[in-house]
Amino acid sequence: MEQTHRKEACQAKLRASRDALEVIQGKWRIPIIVSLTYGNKRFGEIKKDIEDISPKMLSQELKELEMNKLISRTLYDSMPVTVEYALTPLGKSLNNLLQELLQWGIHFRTEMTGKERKLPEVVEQE
Amino acid sequence: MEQTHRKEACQAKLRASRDALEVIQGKWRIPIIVSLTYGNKRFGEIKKDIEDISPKMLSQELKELEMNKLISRTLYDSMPVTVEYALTPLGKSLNNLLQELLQWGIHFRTEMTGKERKLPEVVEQE
DNA sequence: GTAACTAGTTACCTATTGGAAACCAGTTAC
DNA sequence: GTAACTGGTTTCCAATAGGTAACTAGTTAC
Repeated sequence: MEQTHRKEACQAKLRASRDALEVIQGKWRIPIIVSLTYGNKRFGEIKKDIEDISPKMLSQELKELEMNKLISRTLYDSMPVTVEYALTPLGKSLNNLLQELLQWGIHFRTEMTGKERKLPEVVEQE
Repeated sequence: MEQTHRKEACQAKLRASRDALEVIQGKWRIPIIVSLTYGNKRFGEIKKDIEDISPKMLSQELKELEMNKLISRTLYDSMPVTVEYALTPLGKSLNNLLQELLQWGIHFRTEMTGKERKLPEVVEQE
């Protein structure tokens, strides 16, 4: 009985985690979203924030994020055409998740560089 | 001045996000960790939880997670040799992040399917 | 004319990820 | 002996992710 509940709860969480991962996975999507939490930005501005992203990947990932309704794309018919990217409400709903991710990233780095610093490859065992 | 602070804060967050992503990225690592939040498990038990993972990928990702000290591997010298995987304190420190990820995964699915829970695999679209 | 700015696109290539199937080794049961 | 259980490894292949560099197109400035 208890086992069955645990099993079902575990399966439900596995499904939820994979749903979320499908959308935010990859090297660039989270960084793009982080960049946009600091205000609406143009293509070139995001590119400047994330120094090592290529225009190809930025373009590709912006499209994916737009398709999944996490960001919006607005074209302004100004003299040199400008395009503004912004987080949608759904994109903004990632806020708590991002907070935890960033916090954990910092935590992980301190754990790895601070305490018991060992050689990267050598894991003592057996 | 204010711009400079924003810029610096944004860069710091970008670094933190990429630190975190490096460790937990990929199709299988989060699911493996989710599985282990439901108790220490053996190789075959994790494999049963995550139905579509191949032994090759499971083995490979368990090694990666162990190298990054998110999980521990204990060998028991029982009759048929058993191996137990468990979350380390560092692995358990992912708890809040996981909570938010799962919650967002559910939120995203309801948003996309029209506020209605549907069958796990079949997502109607197009 | 050229150069530089806007925002991308395209083609080509490599590297990583992931999957299928077979295999290995030790132990227990029959 | 064979089969089945434990926990993997190995090989070979396909698909995807990602990188580099060149190119497009419209406008402004010189």
